[in-house]
Amino acid sequence: MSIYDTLNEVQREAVFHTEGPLLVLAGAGSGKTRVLTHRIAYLIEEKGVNPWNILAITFTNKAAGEMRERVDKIVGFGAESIWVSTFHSSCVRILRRHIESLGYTTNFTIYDSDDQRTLMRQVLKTLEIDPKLYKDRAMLGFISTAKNELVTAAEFELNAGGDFRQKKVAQIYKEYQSQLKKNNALDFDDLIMKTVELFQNNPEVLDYYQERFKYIMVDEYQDTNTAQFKLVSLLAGKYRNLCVVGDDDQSIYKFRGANIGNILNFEKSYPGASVIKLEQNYRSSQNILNAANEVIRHNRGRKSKTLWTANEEGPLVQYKQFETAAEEADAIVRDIQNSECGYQDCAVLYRTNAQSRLIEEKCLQRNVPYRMVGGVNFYQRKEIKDILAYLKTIDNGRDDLSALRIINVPKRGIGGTSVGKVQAFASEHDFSIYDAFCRAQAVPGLGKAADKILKFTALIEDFRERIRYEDYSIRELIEDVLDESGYQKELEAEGEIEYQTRLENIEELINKAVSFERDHDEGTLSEFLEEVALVADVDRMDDSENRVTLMTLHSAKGLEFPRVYLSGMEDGLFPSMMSISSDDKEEIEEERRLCYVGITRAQDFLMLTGAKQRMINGETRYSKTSRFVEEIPADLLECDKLEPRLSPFRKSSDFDDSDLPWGQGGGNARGGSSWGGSGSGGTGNGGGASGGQRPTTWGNKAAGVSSFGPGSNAYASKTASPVQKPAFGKAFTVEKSGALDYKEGDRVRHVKFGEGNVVEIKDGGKDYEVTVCFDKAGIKKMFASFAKLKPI
DNA sequence: GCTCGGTATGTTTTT
DNA sequence: CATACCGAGC
Repeated sequence: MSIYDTLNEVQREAVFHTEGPLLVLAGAGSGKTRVLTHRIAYLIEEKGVNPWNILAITFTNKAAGEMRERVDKIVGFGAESIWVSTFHSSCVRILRRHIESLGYTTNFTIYDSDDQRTLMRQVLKTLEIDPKLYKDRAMLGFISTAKNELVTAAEFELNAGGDFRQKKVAQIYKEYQSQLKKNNALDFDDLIMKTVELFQNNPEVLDYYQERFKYIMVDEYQDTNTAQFKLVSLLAGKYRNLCVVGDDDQSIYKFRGANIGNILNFEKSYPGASVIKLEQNYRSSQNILNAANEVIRHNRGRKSKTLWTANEEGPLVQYKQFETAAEEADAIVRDIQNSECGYQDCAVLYRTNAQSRLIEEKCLQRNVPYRMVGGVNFYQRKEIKDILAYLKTIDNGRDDLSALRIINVPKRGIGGTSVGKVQAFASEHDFSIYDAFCRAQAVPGLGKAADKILKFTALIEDFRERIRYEDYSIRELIEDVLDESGYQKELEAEGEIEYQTRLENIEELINKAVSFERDHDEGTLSEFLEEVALVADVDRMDDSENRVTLMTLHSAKGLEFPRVYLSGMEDGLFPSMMSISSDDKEEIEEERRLCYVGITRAQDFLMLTGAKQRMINGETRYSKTSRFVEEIPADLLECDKLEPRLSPFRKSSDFDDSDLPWGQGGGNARGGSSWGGSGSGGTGNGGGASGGQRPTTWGNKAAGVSSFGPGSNAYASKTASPVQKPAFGKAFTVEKSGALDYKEGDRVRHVKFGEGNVVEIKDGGKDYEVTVCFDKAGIKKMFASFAKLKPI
């Protein structure tokens, strides 16, 4: 019996087809990752292909990591020399070796969207263009689209013809590009485009990689854009052993330049290509899959295929409409609490990030631990960006943006006027900003500021000196930067709670650095920064902890959950207003595919929800049920309007409804303690908790993968509730700390609530129950193992 | 040079 | 609703 016997017939066919171009149309949940990994194993073990000659490309680092892991398991020998990575990191890897031929140096910086905006504003300023007429984001949009289509600034200008505005945009593109180059920086789109450029200008480099990657596999092929298509074509141009896997029905990144034609026309681009369809779904119940098929059936222009499953029928898909979005959110959270599933088995999906706020709020109110993917990226938080700007400046003296960001952070008394003078000086002499800082003495009219600036550059130079020593770790560097720059001091002055949160975030960055250095023996600072620049939110999602997952439909692609809630099923929201009013009907089809992706994330249970009214942009919007819901035939849907009072979900344990419009208090099954999770006014009185305090109080708003749980007392409910059900053997266990290092009457510090006095400690069997009176946050009860209280 | 408060402004989705 | 930018006052 070989490993290939576990595959179905079609999957096996795809695995055994190793030579020449191959398109695998893999429906949702049809085991495409299995096919890819087994195919790699087959190439190596049965076909004698050198692992070194294999390249597998995915879209997210998480997907790459998963694939790597699975490949390592089934490939006995040489798995580590297979390239398994994303488009972006593959390109970075190649560019780090060869970019000098394009006029950059190998320690180039990667700009994220924030950096891009900052740079764009600067571009508009230098060109003296009115930013009201030419919006930075719109301009970046044009440029991104152009780069995805491999259109250079010069070509853009040619295409503009006599169009005044287009000519202006071309000018902006050109200037933007030259400033990037001056900063030795690339934006995301450049990574792909420059690699293509590199290959086109240097046949010998291309030849090297063609020889190297004799076998190429691309996952999620439906989401490739023109630049990525070109890149793959170039690499596969010599041996044509290209296997692409994708599902045209799951193409949801058109707005990012994805060209669905890449997959639809694969056979045209690669004459003689074989096509294999994977149509058996192993993931979802029949009812869920049927609903998905019905929805997607309404799209035209797709490759015909019908997904089927041998799984059991399962419960009907549910649809519930609520009066308000708040009721919707509340019902979802309550339903999760009352389900048989562990929290980690549940996901709440939504169209826009803004919708997460209400769900978050309800989770906090009801003590349901969650993890939010998306929103504001971890690496976009102020303190993280500040530290990274230090690291970037130390690493790459040409990155003006970073230097400008930190020149006066923490405050050094170097204001805009002085910086302006330096900038003028720099551009006049063609220095980088940092180099100009170093020559502050020569800058006219600086006065006392010059000394302050030189102090700053001395600090940076000192760090540059230090990183030359081998045993000086990035961790030490970050800690020293924090300390010696005075950054930490300034944070401390910001106030207790703010300080704690920010410091925690920085600590997370340090952890990241530590694990980076553990994994990479010779890891350089540049490599660390690049890894950091390329991680997306989904990449950071670890599923180890028992939390509900909150994320956008886009981030959910590629994932699966036993229990899925698709919220905000309203016309105007999903499908979005933009797509409805657009005369391009492709747009609504893309939304429909997104809906299809959402439905097919669910394994056993799926609930669609919507609200009649919802606050959007400060004003209440009324909408009717999403057309996508209407597209599901009635016999597949258990459809009802939920009347809150009669909710079948409701259980006595959940009566804590003082915050709801129809609130009626009711028995509190938790024995009269509020468990403080929500509201500043938590005074340990049963129904009275929930001051409606906003989640932002916990500093989670700006979180990339934000979550709460250990470290905040809100984790408790499921374990504490007397009506707790066994959660599928995955019950969340609490570890009782052996002994506490504080006692009643002691003063302690909590990461979020600040300082306070311990009022009471009770041994609750599994864990200690600690009551603390915080100076600012009031009285809170919490489990010792989660609260992480520190004596002071 | 810095901080605060006012007003104007804008919205999918993300590697 | 929430951020971003600008000008007044310290």
